[in-house]
Amino acid sequence: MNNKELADLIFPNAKDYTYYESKYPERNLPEGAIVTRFAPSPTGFVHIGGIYQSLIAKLMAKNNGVFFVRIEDTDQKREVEDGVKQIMDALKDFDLSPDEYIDENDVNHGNYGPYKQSLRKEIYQSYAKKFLEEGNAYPCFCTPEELDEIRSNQEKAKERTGYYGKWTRCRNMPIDMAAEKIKNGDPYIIRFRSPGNPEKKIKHKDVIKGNVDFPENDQDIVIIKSDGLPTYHFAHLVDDHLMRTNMVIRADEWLASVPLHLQLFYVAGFKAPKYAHIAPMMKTDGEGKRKLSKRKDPESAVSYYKEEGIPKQSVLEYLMNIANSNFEIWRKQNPDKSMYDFNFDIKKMGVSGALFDMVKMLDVSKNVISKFGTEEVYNNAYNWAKEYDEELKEMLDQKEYSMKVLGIERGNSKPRKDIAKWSDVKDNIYYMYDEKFILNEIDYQFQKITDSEEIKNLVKTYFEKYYDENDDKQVWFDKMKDLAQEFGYAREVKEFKANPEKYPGHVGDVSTVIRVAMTGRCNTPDLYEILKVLGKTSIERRIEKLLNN
RNA sequence: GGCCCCUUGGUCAAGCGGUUAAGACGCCGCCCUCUCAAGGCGGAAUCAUGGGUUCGAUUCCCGUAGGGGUCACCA
Repeated sequence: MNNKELADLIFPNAKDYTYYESKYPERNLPEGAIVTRFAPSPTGFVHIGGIYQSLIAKLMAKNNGVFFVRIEDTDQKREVEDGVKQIMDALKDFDLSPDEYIDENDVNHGNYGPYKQSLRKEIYQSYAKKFLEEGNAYPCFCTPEELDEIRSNQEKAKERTGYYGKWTRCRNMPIDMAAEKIKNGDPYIIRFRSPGNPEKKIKHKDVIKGNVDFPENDQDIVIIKSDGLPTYHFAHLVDDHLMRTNMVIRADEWLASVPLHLQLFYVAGFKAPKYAHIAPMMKTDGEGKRKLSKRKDPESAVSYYKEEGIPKQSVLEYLMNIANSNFEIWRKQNPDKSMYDFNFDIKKMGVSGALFDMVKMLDVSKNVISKFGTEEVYNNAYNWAKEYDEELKEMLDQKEYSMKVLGIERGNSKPRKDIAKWSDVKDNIYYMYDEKFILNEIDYQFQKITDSEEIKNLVKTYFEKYYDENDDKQVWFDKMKDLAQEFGYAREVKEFKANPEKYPGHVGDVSTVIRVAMTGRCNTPDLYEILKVLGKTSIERRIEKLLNN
């Protein structure tokens, strides 16, 4: 018996691989166009790193290229019910929808599918058959116990672990014996017959990491598992060849498999793609650091951002900062351009993992939100509240009033930057709502002037004698000074600072009394605007509440 | 442990043999007709370590230390 006959025995019905070669021809794209992909497993958890990778992929494919998603579900044990939907929804949420993909109903969009590995079983078998025929693969009958035994022998002998060279048991099994076992029904898997010699080095130039040299691979890795599905390595070879990927962008935990992958492409006679290995996002852990972890770090899940109400633009912009640190400078110069106009350079990506900095992200987010118009802020906050905060939703249901509240100091050249996430909104504005302010206990946070008679007199005098909602800002402020003067406080802060012994305080201290009386807190946006928005009725109710306190 | 990669302020980082070693976040101070958020100005704070090479090393080479990745019928 020869290799061809053995291949026929193992895969009697597999089509010749040339069928697929012509079915999925080279893509007809302009020179230099990048075909790349995001290849997640549907495990039910979408990691922020996946969004990061997809963003990079989308950026790379933006000039006539293709960005597709391929679902890697060859590990059926880890698969989750609506895993595919979760992935596609997350990409959509971040405006990273791929050009080609498979939807949750297994409908393929694109000519190079199926874009889901469990649907490609026959394709893998055709290529495994090719490997078998050419003597580049062989059936292996070793049991898990035998494999364990090999490993422990290797450990005892202090040699590299794995299935390679002299440690293999089935690599050199006579074909007839293998055929006999198969006919007997003995369980087996298919292994790659590696031609590598680890004494020799291979040179690899990674798009991100630069020159990395490795010893040649000599591991006879499994290519088809006992369930008939391929391992990652073999699926990568077949899929990325057939889908005509020319740049593989993936997490750098794969870097160590490059020698294997290059060897697989070489043995198959296919052109290998370029590889770009992205450093993971890290998190400090005690003394050291580690990758952002699904289990320990809530911010590793894309759902976290939605729940916290951090806008997608903020997340994306922050990720851009990590990817190319000069993005920040560009953004400052081009505040209104799309981030896809930025001249992204994948070669400038960091080679080692950056610590994920939530403080910085929130700062980015404040800037992003400060560019939103009032309506946009309102809509976003409202949509978030509908899902996550009933109380805020009730407040925002008063749309006309809420728009006024959210519009305070917004839409001008120096907009407020006090919202980093929609979950900040409630705390920022709740005191503007009578039903929150009047009906609840208030902890008036008076500062310098604390005598309650003085406070009541100031408030009464101010609203009876000075305040007029029709005043413009300058008049309003002059009146505040008049009030200060009437009560013996300095009209100007500077004046007070020059002669602190002459006055009990200054205008600022007086306006603080009014501010606290009206809002319960000592820090708020512009008091003038707040009083306008509050309106006469509301002000009166608040005065009453204070006087009776 | 083997193999591979990395090491500039608290963090993200420019830099690519000669620089007062950018910038951003954070922190501190001052300024801005009232308090904040901002904004403006200023400040503290960095080249892991030991050897080379060189007229000169943050930059090039070697060692050391520290960190990370990887060694499955998981991806």
